Amino acid sequence: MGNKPGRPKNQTARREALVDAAGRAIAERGLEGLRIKDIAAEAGMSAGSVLYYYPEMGELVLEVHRGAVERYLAARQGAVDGATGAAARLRALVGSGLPGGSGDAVHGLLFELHRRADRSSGHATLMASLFAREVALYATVLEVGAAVGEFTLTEPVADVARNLVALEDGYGLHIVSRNAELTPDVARRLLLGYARTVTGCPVL
Amino acid sequence: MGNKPGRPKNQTARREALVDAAGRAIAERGLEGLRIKDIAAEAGMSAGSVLYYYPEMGELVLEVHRGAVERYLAARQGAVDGATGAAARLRALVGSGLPGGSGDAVHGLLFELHRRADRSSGHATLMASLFAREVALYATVLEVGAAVGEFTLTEPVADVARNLVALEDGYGLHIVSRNAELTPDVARRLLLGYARTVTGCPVL
DNA sequence: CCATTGTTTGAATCCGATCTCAAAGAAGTA
DNA sequence: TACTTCTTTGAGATCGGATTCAAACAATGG
Repeated sequence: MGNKPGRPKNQTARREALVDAAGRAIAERGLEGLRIKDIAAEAGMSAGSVLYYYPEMGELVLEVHRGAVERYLAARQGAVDGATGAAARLRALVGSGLPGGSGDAVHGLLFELHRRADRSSGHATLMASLFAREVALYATVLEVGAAVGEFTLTEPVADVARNLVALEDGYGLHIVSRNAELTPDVARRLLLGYARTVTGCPVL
Repeated sequence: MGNKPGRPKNQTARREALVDAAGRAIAERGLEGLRIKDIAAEAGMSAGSVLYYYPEMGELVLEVHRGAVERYLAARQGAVDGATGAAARLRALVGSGLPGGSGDAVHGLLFELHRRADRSSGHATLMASLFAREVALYATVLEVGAAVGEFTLTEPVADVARNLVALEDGYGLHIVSRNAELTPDVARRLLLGYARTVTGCPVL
């Protein structure tokens, strides 16, 4: 009855290793250049093992996307939590939402994965949920700031929050794409400029 | 001396047909799914001919990108020219900068091609130049509007223009990626909302 | 009409990557 | 230890697409 089968299944650990390896492979060579052998090499196992755990490559990529989204959101949440005061929290949020440069691994990976959204509904859902949760992050900071009196909003919070995330995405895209005019610093300045006018908070 | 060689070279026409066909193929199946045979079929010729004119596939794709950027900018310029009054021109510009839906062919193609920017400097240059020219378009409209007195800008024109383009890109990305919350209408409303606050022009 | 050069094609070939599978290995149980 | 089940591997088989190429074809100059 309570019989345990032969070998223990530590599939979860193995899968995690593969997702991790695939993430690195994608970041390096891009989705287009993703090869099973590369993932295997990156994970230190054979190509056959990759197929054993993920017969469908799309499933693995989707898992990578899920993980990247969660980690990214956690990092941003952490950035907010680490700051004190509405203005500082907003600055932290902006700072955590822009790529650090064209080589930024996290943003690069996310944009790469977002590419799948127009053809795979799984990726589309992830991308939409990421957007919604980022908006929620901004909305909270803005609302608290308004409640405390640090911010004076003239536009609906929901609108401002969405614009901030859209600005991040727009500028982020160009930064990752190596637009020389749009350095992270310039983008941050522009984003904070918008935040300033719309919150009426001069110290931003 | 002045001898003309045998057959006339109407390579240009042939190349244009191929660029056109490749554009359609990319729009349909995406860059990742781009196959020589598809381009050939789309252009009504054989696979060999494609190689004859474009031994290097990247060259063809770059040509597609060039064409798409030019046509897109021309269309936007046309949209501006077709409107009278600063506010109307700005609205026209915004309208021409957002995808009409997740199936928008032009924006879909452009975003698809922009993906190459992080690995191909040719595409990166094109993307950067597109951004700069879109900014210039907005800047002109804004400056004229300010000169005429329709707009009252509190921020530098260059900043506002860049933010508008970044918003377009950010929202455009999500629209093409089938984010259900971000319909073209919502995005336009948000963009115009920003334009209104920053120009002080209530009729936007 | 002949010669010359440009163009097109499709069949043969090559190439790289995925997929299949049988056999070996490892970890637990009885 | 014997047995069972899970896991891993690597060597082909297989697949799809790119590339080569020789031969056919077209247009023009002489």
